[in-house]
This record gives sequence, structure tokens and C-alpha cells, in this order.
Amino acid sequence: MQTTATAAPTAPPFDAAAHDYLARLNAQQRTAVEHGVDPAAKNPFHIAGPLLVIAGAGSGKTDTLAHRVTHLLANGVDPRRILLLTFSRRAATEMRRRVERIAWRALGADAAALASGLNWSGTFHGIGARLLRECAVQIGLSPTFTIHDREDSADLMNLIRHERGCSTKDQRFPLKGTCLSIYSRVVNAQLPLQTVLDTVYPWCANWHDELRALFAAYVEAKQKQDVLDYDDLLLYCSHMMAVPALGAQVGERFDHVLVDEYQDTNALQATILRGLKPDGRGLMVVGDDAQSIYSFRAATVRNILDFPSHFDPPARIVTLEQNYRSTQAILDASNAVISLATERYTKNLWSERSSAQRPSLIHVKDEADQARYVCARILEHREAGLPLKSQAVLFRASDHSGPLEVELTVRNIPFVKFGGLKFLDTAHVKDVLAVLRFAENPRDRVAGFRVMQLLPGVGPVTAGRALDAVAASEDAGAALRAFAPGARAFEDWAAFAELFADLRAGAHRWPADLDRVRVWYEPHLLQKFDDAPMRIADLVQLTHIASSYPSREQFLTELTLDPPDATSDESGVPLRDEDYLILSTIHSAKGQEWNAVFVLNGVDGCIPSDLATGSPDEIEEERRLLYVAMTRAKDELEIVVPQRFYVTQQTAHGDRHVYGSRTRFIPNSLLPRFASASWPRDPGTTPTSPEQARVHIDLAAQMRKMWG
DNA sequence: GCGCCAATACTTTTT
DNA sequence: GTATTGGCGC
Repeated sequence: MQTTATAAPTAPPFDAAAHDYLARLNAQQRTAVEHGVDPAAKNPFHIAGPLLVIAGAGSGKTDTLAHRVTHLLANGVDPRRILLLTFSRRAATEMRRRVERIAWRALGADAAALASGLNWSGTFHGIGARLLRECAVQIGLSPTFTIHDREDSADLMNLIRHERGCSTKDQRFPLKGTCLSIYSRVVNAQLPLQTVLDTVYPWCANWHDELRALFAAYVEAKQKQDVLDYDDLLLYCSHMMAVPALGAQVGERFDHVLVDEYQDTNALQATILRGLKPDGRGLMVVGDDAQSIYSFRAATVRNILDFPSHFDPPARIVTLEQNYRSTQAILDASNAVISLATERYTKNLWSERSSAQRPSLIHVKDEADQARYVCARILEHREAGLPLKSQAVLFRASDHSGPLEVELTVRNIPFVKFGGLKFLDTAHVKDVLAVLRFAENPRDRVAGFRVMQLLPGVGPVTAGRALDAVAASEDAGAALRAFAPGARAFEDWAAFAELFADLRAGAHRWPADLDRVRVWYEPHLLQKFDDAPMRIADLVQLTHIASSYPSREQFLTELTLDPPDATSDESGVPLRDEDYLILSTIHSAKGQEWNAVFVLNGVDGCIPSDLATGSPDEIEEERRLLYVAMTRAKDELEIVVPQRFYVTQQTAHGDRHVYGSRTRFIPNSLLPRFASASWPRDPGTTPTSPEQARVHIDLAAQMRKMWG
């Protein structure tokens, strides 16, 4: 980093050694960090106007944000009055980690106390849930509301879909997942239903009226049941902020609001920010328009582009263009990929880290060879002294890593996978959580519905009747005990009613609740699943997780908002101090960096995904996705291109495969930026290095010369 | 009304 | 390979 050590003009109000952290920054970073903070003025109560930091990949974006937080703390800002927001959980964790590290380095012993005061940091959804819980009474919410994850929301949507007879129309009605996606998009993009249907779901456009009625019923059901879905966490917040008195009440709690990965936010999140800080004072957002990869979630580049003009005077803009992460060769290739985007981005990243080695395009036969190749290279790197943790394998979709996971297991290479199927999405974990959630909030019909149908002899109709009885009664426990199911379920029902009453009465101290549920659930689990032992092990693990939460309510809330990434892999999660390889979807890799990065399936159909080639905008997003993947690499980048890969969309037992062509985002014109090679190396064709490729000799002429 | 079997359509990325 | 739906016997 640049070292332009200009001392503060006047006597610093704190230890001079602490100023070192500013000296590590370059001029632009320093501008952003010091924006509106003037130690000389000795007025920490002065709060600066809005600031937008447009920062390229690897330009120290999150570090700049973390330095600014440190700088604010050093200048006497109360950490409890700082709000740190971002979209994804991974980015939130990273943001917090960096703030702690940088504050520690800069402020030494004070840092621990200051950083632990920074307890308002997290995802928009997580922070939203906290604020709503605190203000619940004021805004007419039940303080014991439970939160539905995506699947629960889809289940509720499905219940209403059936109630309204949507599933028995002459024409096929959109499935529950599609209905929920449409609803979610309307909410998050803040657009009329008709617009969303026309632009994103044209094949559902003729269902407009039915969908509108369905959504109205869905909203009503959620409210009756004291249940919020993910979108509600933002929607309720945004409406709460829109009430001037309430917005001010919340906004006044925070002097500074800093948002990382701002390009991932959507219109709804932007309205929340504006409600919090209507004049933008104290607001700083950081982002990169070239890394916007969440438009499927209604995130929009417009958010970041239009940010300055939302305020009067407009927000100050600082641009960071120096990349500290990657070698120039990797940047050249990444810049070349993004420069082909139809919408041009202004930044051109540069680095002082020169390197002769270009990123590689590795051609392999198929996915099995791809897995073997990556394993071989990873072990080579490790032999050369690069720990597994400094290497990562990135892919477009979670299941693209399947063959690689098998190969890694065979070779005993430990790994941790981010993104994709969650532990909580498994049926048995959901069953147990549903019991707890139903006890926490007996109005939650989705939870109740699920739990009751675990009992043999209880189906949708009986469960529905029991839920009606619960809803009509003041005492849910008594209502369940009094309910008479069919004769077949009689005994099981009594045991269930007793369990429920225990949980309601708080007879057990948390997490003993969970043990009680497990004991009750185990026989049902054995009935329901063939592979019971593994699932029981999962539930034991769930108990371990549960013990780290103070209460049932917090456990349920935080588990839906911040689920653990562990899966029921028999190898188990590697220990903290053990070395392991990172596997990650590209989406989950945002904001991370590794010395060596492998990108799988650099093939048309994977990047861009064949499911995302509908509109030009979608294709542009896929291009940015590849750009994000490439710019994660510090020293070495390899994109693997299987010549042949199996098509996912095919009938069972199909052997259909496609002779994949290299991704369209690396056309021939970009090939000079890459080194190409095949693996396993075919002795017949080895035009590997560019030096070798440039050698052209006419052997035939030499033969003739021998005789001439 | 429940539960099981068979037939069918679908299969991304995250909170 | 898996969620969803429809039919049929109990």
C-alpha cells in the first residue's frame, strides 16, 4: 500500500501511534475513511453527509469500510451508535471480522471493548428482525412472531393455493415456488404485479387477477398466524421507517450507517436506508457495479448508480481503482472479460503485483477428469507449501461440485462447502424445528400442519380441523388435548398433546426442550426414514447448536436467518485448526479471496447457466458472475473446461451429454490473455506455452533442403 | 379421510 | 435423482 505519511496538522486527540492505520491507506481510501471526520475540529458530534464508495474488485472495499469504522471509533463515536449492514450472511461475517481485526491493530487494547460494542452489525434481514421485535407492540405485531424461511413460505402459499382452488383450474396454475417468487419480486422491487408479470414472468401474465387475490389471502394468513416471511422483515421495516415519527425514532439510534456490497441491495432495502437517514447524513455505502450478481433477487444496479442524486446536496463519490489482491495478469484477463459487457463500467483495475503467469484455461475430457485434475493441482500446490485454506474451487451451481466432492473424499482431502443445500432443509431437522416453532407460536399453521401429520392416522383434513380448534381457543394446550382425532391416531395424539403442553408451559429449561422433542420424535423418524442413523446424528448436532443460544425464541429466529452451513456429511465438519479446501458457489464467494482459485465448468450452459440465458440482462449478470469468480484469485487462476458434460434436463437414466464449448464470455479474441492447456497432457498435441505456439517451422522445406 | 403406489414434471444463485 | 399430483383400497 502507499505510504504517504502526512502527520495530522494539529495535536491528535488520541495516541499518535494509532494514526498508523491511516498511513496504510492510499489517497482515495483515505479520503473515504476521513470523510467528514475532523479530529482537529474536535467535534465528534458533527456527522458528515452521504458518501458513496465505488470500488473495484480487490481494491480494499471492505477494508476501507472497516478503517472508517475504526476511525470513527478512534474519534470518539459510540460503537453502539454505528449500524453495519450488508445483504448476504457471508459478507456480514466478513465485514465484522475485518472491522474487529483492523480496530484491534489500530486501537490495541481499547479495540476489544469498542468492537464488542458494535452489536448492530448484520444482514438487512437480521437487523430488520431485531428492530421489529423491539418495536413490535408499537406497530401492532405480536412480539412472539415467528419467521418463515423460504420453504415454510412456499408451504403456506401452497395451502392457500389449494384452499382457493388454484390447483384444480383447467389450465396449469403456477406452482407454489413460482407464486412465491412472483410475490417476492413484487415486494422487493417495489413494482406493480402487472409490471413484474410482464417483464419477468410473461408466461404467468394471464393469471394476474388470480395471483393478486392469492397474494392478498397469503398476506392475510400470515397476519392471522403472527408469522413473517423474509420479505416481511424488510417490508415491515420499510413501512415503519416511512412513518416519520417511527423512522426518526429508529434513525436517531444510529449516528452512522455503513453498508457493504451495496450493489446487492434492492429497491426495498434502499427505501429502508432512506427512511433511516432521510438527508443521508452519517450514511456510507460501498459497492461495485461490476459485481452486481443478485438481480434474480431484485437487486438493481440502479440503486448504486442513483444513490448520489437521492440526496441534496448529492452524495460525495470516491472511486477506488487500485487492486491489491491479484496479479496484473489475472486483472488483465478479468478486465478483458468485463470490458465485453454491453453496459460499460468506468473502472479499470490496475495492480502493482506483476506476474508473467497468465491465468489458465484447462481443457479436460469430462467432469470426472475435471475433478481429477483439480485434485491433482491442489495437492501439487500443497506440496509447494500452499495450504488448502488458501485455495478455493468455485462453481456456478451448488451441484456442480458433486464429482469433485467424491474425488476429494476418495483422496482424503478435507473440504468445506459454502452455498447450496442447508442442514435445515432436511426433512427431519425441519420436523423438529416445526415442533418448537408450533410451541412458540401455536397460530403458525405451517408448523402445526407439518407436526400433526407426523402422527400416523393424521392427514391434512384432521390437522386442519385441529388447527381451527387451536385458533378458536384461548388455551392452545387445552384445545389440543381436547381434540379427538380418528381412532387410529388416538394414542399418538395424547402423547403429542402432552409434549405440546410441556413445551408451552416452559416445563423444561432451554435447550432441554429440544431433548424432549427428540425423544418424542425418534420413533416417528424411524417409521418415516430408512436412513435413520444419519438423521439421528444430525439431530444430536442440532442439540449442540441449540445449547449456544440463550432461549428457544432466539434459537428459532437466528437459525432461520443465519443457518449453519454444516451438512450431514459423514466426514463431519473439519476442526477449526485443521487445514481444509474451500468449495463455494460463486455467489457465496463474493468478497472472499484466495491465492489459488479454480473455476469449474467454464462452459456455455454452466456459465452462463442454460437456465439464465433468457434475456440479455440475465446474460450480462452471468458475465459479471464470471468476473466475480476470476477476481477472487490472488496469484493463480485456472478455469477448467470439460469438453463433454452431462445435460441435467433429461429423462431418467439418460446419457445425453453435450460437447461443451468454452464459455461465450471468453471468446477467441480474449485467448491471448490466457494460457491454454489440455489434461491429461496428450503427447501428440502440446501447444501449451505461447512461446512454443509462436514457433513455426517448415519441416517439409527442411526435408527438401536435405536433397537440394 | 388416510396412506400408499404410480405417473409426471422439474431441476440456479440468497435472505 | 425428487417434489407433486392423482388414483385406489382400506
